Amino acid sequence: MKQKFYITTAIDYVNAEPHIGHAYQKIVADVLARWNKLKGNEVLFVTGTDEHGKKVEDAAKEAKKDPQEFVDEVSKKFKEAWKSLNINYNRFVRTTDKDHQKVVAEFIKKCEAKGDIYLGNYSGLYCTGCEAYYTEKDCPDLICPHHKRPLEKIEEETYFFKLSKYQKFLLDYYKKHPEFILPKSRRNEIINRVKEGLKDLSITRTSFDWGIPFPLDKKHVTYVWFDALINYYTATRKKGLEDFWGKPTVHLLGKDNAWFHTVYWPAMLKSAGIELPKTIFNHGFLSFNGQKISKSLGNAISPITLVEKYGADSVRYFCLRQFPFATGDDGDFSEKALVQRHNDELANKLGNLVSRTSALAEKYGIEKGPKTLLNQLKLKKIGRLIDNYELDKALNEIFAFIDICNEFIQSKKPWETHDKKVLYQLVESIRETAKILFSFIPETSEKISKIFKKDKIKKSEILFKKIQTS
RNA sequence: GGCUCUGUAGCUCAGCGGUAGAGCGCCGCUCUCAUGAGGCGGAGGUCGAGAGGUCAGCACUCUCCAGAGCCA
Repeated sequence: MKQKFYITTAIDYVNAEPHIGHAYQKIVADVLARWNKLKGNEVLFVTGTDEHGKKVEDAAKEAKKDPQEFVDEVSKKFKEAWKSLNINYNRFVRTTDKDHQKVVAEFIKKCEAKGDIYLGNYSGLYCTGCEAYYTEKDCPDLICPHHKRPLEKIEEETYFFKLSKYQKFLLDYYKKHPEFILPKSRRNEIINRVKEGLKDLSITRTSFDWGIPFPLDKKHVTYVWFDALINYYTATRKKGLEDFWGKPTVHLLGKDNAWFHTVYWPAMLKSAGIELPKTIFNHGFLSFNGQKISKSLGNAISPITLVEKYGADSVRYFCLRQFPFATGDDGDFSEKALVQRHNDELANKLGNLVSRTSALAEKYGIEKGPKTLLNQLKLKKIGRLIDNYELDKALNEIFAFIDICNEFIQSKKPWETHDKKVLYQLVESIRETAKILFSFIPETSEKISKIFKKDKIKKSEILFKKIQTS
């Protein structure tokens, strides 16, 4: 039966340029989107950029640019990076998009109608880096614990969202829907924190202009997080896409976004009378060659550079195979480890299998017969693993089958026997493997499918060139 | 300070009540269709430390040590 499947990534904040950490998440989302399409589901895959807030306004100022001009440039870089990695999204939401601004305004009005928005006063210590307030109790030294810079004392009139009202609702919801917060370790953390109590959320600012005008009061702009979260809903407010919302909707996010997406967002949706998504998945972070990725270390290498160096499929394969996404643990993107997997697994095992099989099939031809070899490709298990976000294990299973194919060819010696049925078994097995690999390494999968498309086969070009290690 | 997670072969990790596993690396043998690729075999671990319950623990309980995450 055809189902609808809606998947989103975080929308990236445009104060910095895309790096491999951003890319990792988009790659996983792309795999899940492609996989669901392969299963016959109707898929909506949305990514984008988060473009409002003081931090962006400041970054634009520093670059001596108009904010709009600045965000246009940076969001373009994200789009280019995703293109280089064959991230096949349906919509790229920018929070400066007209339709988003409209949806945000409507959303806020719904919350107001529910009686969840009120005007109050906020005085506190503000960190522009976090776009968040701290209390003196949290930071006795008046320094932001994340950005290590002085907090600004701010007192302003602000509108509040009655988050505190939703504590019980949230706790009940988490209990009833264990798949709402994944992985499980995050779920426990969030539950414990919500149990400690929730404060109402300040959702407007008056100290700067770069944001969506607050629909209830022109003097205020909407707090960037309140605006950004709504993007997921915005993307489904188009003709023909409405039904995607609330169906198996999955938000993929870094673990730093867990609180916003598992507490603010469901409370906001409940307030506005909108169905909640199925799963908020919070994955771990990547470091790069053993170092934390950061601007100041200058190691935030563009995904495009990595693709130019290693190829889109090798970067994708490495990210998917190396890190246990499902556990939410951190991982290290090491170029050395990437090269090793590229050489050993993609070139020597997969590439070489395609090469030797196509060469033999060209020489001796193939003839239809039983497909006993193919039975050893555990498609059901692989499907279950992907649905469970265990992409590393799924790839492991697929490559175990590639090993089986290499053992098969070795024991059957078709170069001696010229057995066309043996070659048929191999060709069929590779055809199926290519299909299942399409979600992971689409470029290569398409190349392989093309080589073995017809029964008249020609020796293939080299799929993965070896990378020399020094 | 509170809550959670992790600690298994040189490296990355799987196993989670019944005589220690995989991949990579290393060593040896071997085929020749293929990208000097492939295949076969081998060395290598008192499963962080200690205690407890069990006929039986790497797996369960407790304490400790080390590392990580979330919160205060």
